[in-house]
Amino acid sequence: MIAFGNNLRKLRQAKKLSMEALSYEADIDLSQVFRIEKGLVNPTLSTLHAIANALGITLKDLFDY
Amino acid sequence: MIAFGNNLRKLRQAKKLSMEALSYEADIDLSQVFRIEKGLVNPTLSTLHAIANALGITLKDLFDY
DNA sequence: TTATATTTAGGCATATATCCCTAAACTATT
DNA sequence: AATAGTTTAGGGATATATGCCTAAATATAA
Repeated sequence: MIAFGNNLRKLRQAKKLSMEALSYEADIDLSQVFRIEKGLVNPTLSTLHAIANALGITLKDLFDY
Repeated sequence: MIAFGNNLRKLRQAKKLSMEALSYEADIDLSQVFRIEKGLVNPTLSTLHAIANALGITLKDLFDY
């Protein structure tokens, strides 16, 4: 989970998005984006899907790390 | 979620595994495997990870559909 | 420094993922 | 047909993901 969070942060920053911008695009709460990147929670598939969409990538690429 | 479930079923059957065998290998309850394949639930990352491991594939490949 | 933006943190409430159980329905196999 | 294996179904209990909130800490900009 922490590995995924680290990768997500990298992807997000590569797109020059703030957590808030990502949370808005993905329609996910900012606090949740933070928790996911920190590996504090165990996100659900729907959340992962929303994040991938917001980043403009596929779920497959979200896990390409 | 239903698309993922359909893909999972395909992958599981390709490995000649019963739901019970997969549930045992992944240490996930059989009822949960059923629900995931049917798209009745929104699985968590840890569950997805366990399933991928049990199938002998990466998370990335679990979403290659 | 001062102000602005971003990240980090945590509490509370609600929804639901997961486990554990039983049992029925369906599908081979003999 | 009868037996065994597999899938489908649902109920109850528990843990936790998520949303919403406030606020502090850190980073960036002016």
